[in-house]
Amino acid sequence: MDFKEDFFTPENALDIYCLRHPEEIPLFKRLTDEETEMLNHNRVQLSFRKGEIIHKQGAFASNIFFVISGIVKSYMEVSNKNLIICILPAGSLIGLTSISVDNVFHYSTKALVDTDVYSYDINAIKNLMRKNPLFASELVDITNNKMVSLYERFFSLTQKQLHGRLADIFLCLSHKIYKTLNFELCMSRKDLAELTGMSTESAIRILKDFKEDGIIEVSGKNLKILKPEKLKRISATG
Amino acid sequence: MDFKEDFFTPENALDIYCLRHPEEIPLFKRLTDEETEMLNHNRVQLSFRKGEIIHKQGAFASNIFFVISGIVKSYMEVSNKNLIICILPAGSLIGLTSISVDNVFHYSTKALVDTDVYSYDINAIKNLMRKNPLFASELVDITNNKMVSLYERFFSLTQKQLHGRLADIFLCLSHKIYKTLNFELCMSRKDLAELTGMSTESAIRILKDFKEDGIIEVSGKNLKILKPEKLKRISATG
DNA sequence: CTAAAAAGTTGATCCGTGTCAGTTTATTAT
DNA sequence: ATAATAAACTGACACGGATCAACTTTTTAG
Repeated sequence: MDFKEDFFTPENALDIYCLRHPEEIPLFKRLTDEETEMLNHNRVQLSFRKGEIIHKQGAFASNIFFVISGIVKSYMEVSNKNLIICILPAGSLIGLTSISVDNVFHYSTKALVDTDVYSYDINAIKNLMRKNPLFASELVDITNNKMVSLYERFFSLTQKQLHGRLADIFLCLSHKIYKTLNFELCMSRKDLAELTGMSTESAIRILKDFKEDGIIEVSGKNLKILKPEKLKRISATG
Repeated sequence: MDFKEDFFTPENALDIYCLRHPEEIPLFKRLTDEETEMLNHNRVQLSFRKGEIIHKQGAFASNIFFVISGIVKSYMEVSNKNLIICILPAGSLIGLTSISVDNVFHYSTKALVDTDVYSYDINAIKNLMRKNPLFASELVDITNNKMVSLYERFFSLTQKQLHGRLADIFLCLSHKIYKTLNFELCMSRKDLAELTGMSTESAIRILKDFKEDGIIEVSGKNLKILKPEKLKRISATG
């Protein structure tokens, strides 16, 4: 992961309460006016409070969600062990894998902050995919990009030690979710642990290590990355 | 992972030297005769000996490969640490993620046995994707299926202990690659380790544990799963 | 406002795994 | 065939992290 330094400016800071419209993302731009109208007739808007579950793993997947505002986490739950698959900010789609495969959700999704979503009929999406090749191509692109990100996390979680993994997550949150070095963590220490495949206690201890080394500043949920280069070094050395 | 018992019959055994034709897989069935012809004009057949590299991570991805016969491994290599992403038998496509993203290969691929492939011009594939929605939809399906498999391995590698991980791999190889309980491993112990995110020594030790518990029978590369139910139990309990 | 529950924190302990070093067996090449 | 090289194996040891058990702080609910 290589980040451009100039990316970390307060001006770019993402307000998690900002609104995203489907028309902003390339996928929906590929639709004709007629198709857009059809799709909008097959959607409803839903609001979730922080902590509420948007959909459960194993449930019949009759909908695809678009995050209008807020942040959510997708996670797998198997016999009281949780693994967070990804953190999705406003503008993201949830449940795309269910378009193919067996029509069930392969993970649960929960709101990390108050979140608004559009819920689309999955069949409407499927029909568009089978008719509009540019729409389908965008779906391929979205999925492929997620795949590559997953490969990177896969490597991080299986090949790096705890410090490296947590460094990766802070860099990723800073870069891709908040777009600033100074942000309020939208998740608990337990979430941080489930995101990096470690115990909650370990996550807390490493957070403390980073703090004592002057790499970050933490108080409660507020987090400030003081030395991003050092975090990157830790990420690189594992 | 749940397997049908009747799947494990010698009659189903996959001959790794069997031939697969692009026309057999749903993706290429979606093409018109004209499109098929166009695509076939943009492919060449290549042969790789066991151990030879088909493409390197980081290289410019100008081709997508189709495995006609043989077995290959895709793996990430970062600072002398390797992680095998997947094992691909005949009938598989290699390099699909490079259609999107940055046009480079995100992993290397090497032949585990003598392998024949078709090499397609990536732009020919891209053009078809942007014109034929059914072709693009199949690409979405292929990628989504890979994603779900990756989620499962992700969970296995991050949440299970060594015995559970190796059990998963043996079940998977037996079920998805060889389609029999009695097969000749096409990979080294080191590969087995890189597939499960453990050290080679650990892989060897657990192989020995399984052997001593009468779960499998091993001599060299020959492997026979004697108690698949027990392997499944180990997989489930982690 | 207060009780209850959840989240956060810390230290002590223990076990799973990686590492290292050495030996044996199997492959490969000349 | 035989040497060279890689793969497979084994045991000893060390240490990274999980687990457990306490305790504190924050959040939630009545």
